[in-house]
Amino acid sequence: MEERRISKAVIKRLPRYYRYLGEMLNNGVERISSGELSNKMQVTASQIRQDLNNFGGFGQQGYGYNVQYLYDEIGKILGVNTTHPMIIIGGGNFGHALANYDFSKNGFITKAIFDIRPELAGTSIRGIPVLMMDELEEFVEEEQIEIAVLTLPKSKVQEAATRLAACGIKALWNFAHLDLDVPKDVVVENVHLVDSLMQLSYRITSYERPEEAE
Amino acid sequence: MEERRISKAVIKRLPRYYRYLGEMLNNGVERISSGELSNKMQVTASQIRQDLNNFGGFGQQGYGYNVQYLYDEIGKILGVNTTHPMIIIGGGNFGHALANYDFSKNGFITKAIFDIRPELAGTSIRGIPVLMMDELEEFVEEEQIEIAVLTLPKSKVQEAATRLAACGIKALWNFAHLDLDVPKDVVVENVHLVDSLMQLSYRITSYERPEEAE
DNA sequence: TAGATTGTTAATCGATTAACAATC
DNA sequence: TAGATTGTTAATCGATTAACAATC
Repeated sequence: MEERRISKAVIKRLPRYYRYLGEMLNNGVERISSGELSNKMQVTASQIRQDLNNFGGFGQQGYGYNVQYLYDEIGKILGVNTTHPMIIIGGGNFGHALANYDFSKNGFITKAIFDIRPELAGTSIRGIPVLMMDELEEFVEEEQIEIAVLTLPKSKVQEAATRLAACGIKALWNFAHLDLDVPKDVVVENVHLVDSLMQLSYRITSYERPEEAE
Repeated sequence: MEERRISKAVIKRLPRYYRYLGEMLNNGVERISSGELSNKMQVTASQIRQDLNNFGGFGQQGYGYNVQYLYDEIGKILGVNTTHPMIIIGGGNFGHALANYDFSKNGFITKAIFDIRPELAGTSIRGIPVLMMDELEEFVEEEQIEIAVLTLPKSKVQEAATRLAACGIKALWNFAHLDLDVPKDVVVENVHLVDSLMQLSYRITSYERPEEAE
């Protein structure tokens, strides 16, 4: 009940902490202070401590943080300590590439790929079956799918999102360049590649302001 | 010289404005007020006006904004009014998918895909030639490539980034799950898919804080 | 114990929102 | 002109950084 709302800025930094801690673990590092981590990651030690203390006191005065413990706790915060059944909607280039990428190390298990092209029925990618869209609702419910990855054409994605929301999906990972309209209990995380590329473009561009109208 | 530094938060919103304005143009909308745009986009009218006024006064009191003009100006700010020669480094699933995606509408022209697998030499994707990595430097310089898309394995991406920086690339669009170390005049825009998925995961997870040590 | 480093409060900085005079 | 809506200043809110007492 005393739960503060954690800001988006904090959440965005957690996966990066997690990655750095994972690398340290691999290198056999046992403890780390906020100061050392600060140097490695180019963020302030103060920010690291503030961020972590949103969730609990994971360190020890005079010692710092135990890498394994902190790694595990951040994993729990991010929910990557449990498995998340996932499906990919849209078996085009992007859906295909994502199906081939193995997210299972972090608990994301791709259970099926959905498409509308009949010629893909019965095929599979990396052992993941390609199913037809008319099997969607039944599959989501039976397999208790939590996450749907949306890699459909812009024109078809809203309909798919609505269907998924209706059969109880928890989250949509949306790769279509479009803002989805779904009930507010469905989480939407957007990957807008074009937006990302435009931000890059901005940074290599020098804009000349138009002449003032006199 | 009176140039203020524009914050990242503002830049991040520009592509979204651009997208909404583009849709309005397609729908034949000629003018829009910050208030109307605010409703459509779910941001405050005040924020829209502040954001735009970082770059100039694009509107007119009592009238609002001309959609075409504002669209064009934001396009210039983002640098999507000119062409940006681009290459993809790494012809795996992801590189392949990105090669098939057409970013040319916004000025990003994929000139080549680079790989190390000899069997891919001489092949092409959507008319884009696959070249070998030993041709990299010459190609970048001759074709005046501005942007390199990095879709290589984690273990190889830093070396490629260093080579690209050395031959004058302006920006790296990095899909590898790794922070790159490059000279500070080279722009790096990261697409960390795993981080994005973890942020999604966070939002469907409820973390239980560990028991306080007594 | 002395030294180190956290957890946490206070200070600062920056971004968002509100308000309104300027002006089309 | 009257009404609408911007551009911009001021107020608020939130996030980051600094400081330091608590404590291992």
